[in-house]
Amino acid sequence: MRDLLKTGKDHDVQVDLIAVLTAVVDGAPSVLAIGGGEVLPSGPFELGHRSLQSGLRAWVERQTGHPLGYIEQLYTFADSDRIGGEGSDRAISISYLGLTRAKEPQASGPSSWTGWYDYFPWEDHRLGAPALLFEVIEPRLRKWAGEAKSETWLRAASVFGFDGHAWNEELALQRYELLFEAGLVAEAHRGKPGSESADVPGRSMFADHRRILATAIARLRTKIKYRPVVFELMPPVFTLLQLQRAVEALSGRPVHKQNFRRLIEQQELVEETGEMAADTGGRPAKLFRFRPAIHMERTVMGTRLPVARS
Amino acid sequence: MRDLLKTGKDHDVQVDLIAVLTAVVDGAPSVLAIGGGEVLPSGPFELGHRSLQSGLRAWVERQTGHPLGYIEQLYTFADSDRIGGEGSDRAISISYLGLTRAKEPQASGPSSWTGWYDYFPWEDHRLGAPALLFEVIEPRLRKWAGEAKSETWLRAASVFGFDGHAWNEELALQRYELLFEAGLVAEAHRGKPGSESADVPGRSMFADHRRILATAIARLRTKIKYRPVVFELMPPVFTLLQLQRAVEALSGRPVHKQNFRRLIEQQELVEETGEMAADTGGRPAKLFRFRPAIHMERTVMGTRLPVARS
DNA sequence: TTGATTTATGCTCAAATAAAGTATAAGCCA
DNA sequence: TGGCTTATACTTTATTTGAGCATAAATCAA
Repeated sequence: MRDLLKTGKDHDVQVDLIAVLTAVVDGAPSVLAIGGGEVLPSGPFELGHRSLQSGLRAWVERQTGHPLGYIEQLYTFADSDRIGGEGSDRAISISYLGLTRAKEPQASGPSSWTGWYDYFPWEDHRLGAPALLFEVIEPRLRKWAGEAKSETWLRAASVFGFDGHAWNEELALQRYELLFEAGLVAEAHRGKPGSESADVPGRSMFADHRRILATAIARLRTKIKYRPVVFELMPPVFTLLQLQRAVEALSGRPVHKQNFRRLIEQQELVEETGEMAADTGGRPAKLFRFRPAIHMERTVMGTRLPVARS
Repeated sequence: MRDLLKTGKDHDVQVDLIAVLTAVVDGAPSVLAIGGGEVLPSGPFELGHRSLQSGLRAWVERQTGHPLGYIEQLYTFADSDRIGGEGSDRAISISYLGLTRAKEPQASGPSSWTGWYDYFPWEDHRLGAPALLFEVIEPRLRKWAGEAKSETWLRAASVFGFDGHAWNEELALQRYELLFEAGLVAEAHRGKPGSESADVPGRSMFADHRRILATAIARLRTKIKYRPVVFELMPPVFTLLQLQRAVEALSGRPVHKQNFRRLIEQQELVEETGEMAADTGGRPAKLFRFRPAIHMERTVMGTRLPVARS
């Protein structure tokens, strides 16, 4: 039966594993990278690896010294799907999203935590829509898209929240891809001559790593609303405001404090430790911990967080 | 820079592509399979393939004669993650979910459409919870799980909706995996001697194909609620009841007719064609078509369908 | 010591959504 | 014609959101 499906072993390809490991460092959602913040940890899937996940763990720990906690698969690409070059050798990349608490302020060795919004400055709406969205991105996209009624511009407007459209933080990937299409990011004209001057602000990365990061951000922003994943990023005890700040960091938008607390408490996701946080700067806050019993159930059944839907 | 990431080409592995192609055939959500309904269409990713998706298209069309429409990636497994056998040769499977309108009543050749619920009879709650859930599955899981207060039983109860828990149609994968763990499906004791007699009703499939199908069902049931994917399964014009039946088929639960119509219409997903359907059996219904303009936007921005949340 | 400032927390209110049911219309068929 | 089926308009009620008011409890600077 198996033979019916496989015609031979002469088409084997190289398989790479890539990790987007995220933590919230001093209120900034950050990603662990090497090469000065340009390269995501990665390496080939090898014979010695017991599974994809254990292979990934081995590579990340070797390259960054950071242990991998919670991980989930993101997406699998074939190189020729993305690098563009037809004749590139056959390679496949399997990307993962990892969530952790940042160890050691800045890890030793060549790896470091870099804020998401260094790569995607237009994605941080915690203090309102960033100026560059309207001052830089909108005019350049408009110029690129042509007529104000064109399909292309309508897509850009709905994805970036122009022309009265609401901002939707989950569309991080579509926004990056649109900028790429428009030639407004460095990755779009690598090797080619051209007008880098038109690039929108934001650090670029090696190969398609910034795209993979955008995929991770979009996935996490979606997931945080219905699954209790934030807790993977939190210390064992925390105040509700700290929890709120983590949600805001990831979703990139502000949250109504009272409603946030109401939703969290009514779902019984957390319980009081009985201690108080002393250093909140104002009235001391109760400390909470995640309720492990609920954790199990909610991991399966879902949660709600008050991040606007449209 | 690339060298930093790759240590050599001596670890190449075989990559398989697997498709779960779904259509609604006479009201039954169905999957296209070969081998008499036991095997999902699949084949190795080859040098000649321009991309993963085009490779998949080639295999599915060769094996089934059916064209592939909308597809999205489901999950990537390494064989040793699943088949269990440690020493199995290195192979990776990339699975895809495809949605289409069924061509030709029963396609020629060795492929055929088989209803999802032949494989997962406990997943069809359109006419209420099936009897086998309480008469077969609950007692066997209870026996397997041990004490009524055990972690294991609590998990089973919450996933299957026992002990007053609500049924959640999105948990199709978790349910299958639990039955597998409990040894209640044929796949759990292949090659091993043992009590097949305890197996729960439902067709099994080759290798882990039934698990892949469960993954597809769960994904689709989640996605249908916030993205207009049902339309991929519909003919160009349809009545609202036909649309509702398709949603019910996929989600496996009944929908309140009036509320369904209200939600669909208020979102402007569809428009009247002006024609009426004559053969509805009762009062003739208006015919609708999907609004393509909205399609573009909704594909990005999302939709709502009235399938209960918990 | 006091008042400004900051954070925490309890509570209200109105708008928007969702869930369920009532009522009536318009075809078919025996 | 009456019974059955499906279509479609509307009402009712409960629940969930989004937003804001008010008060409490700390710090800090004058």
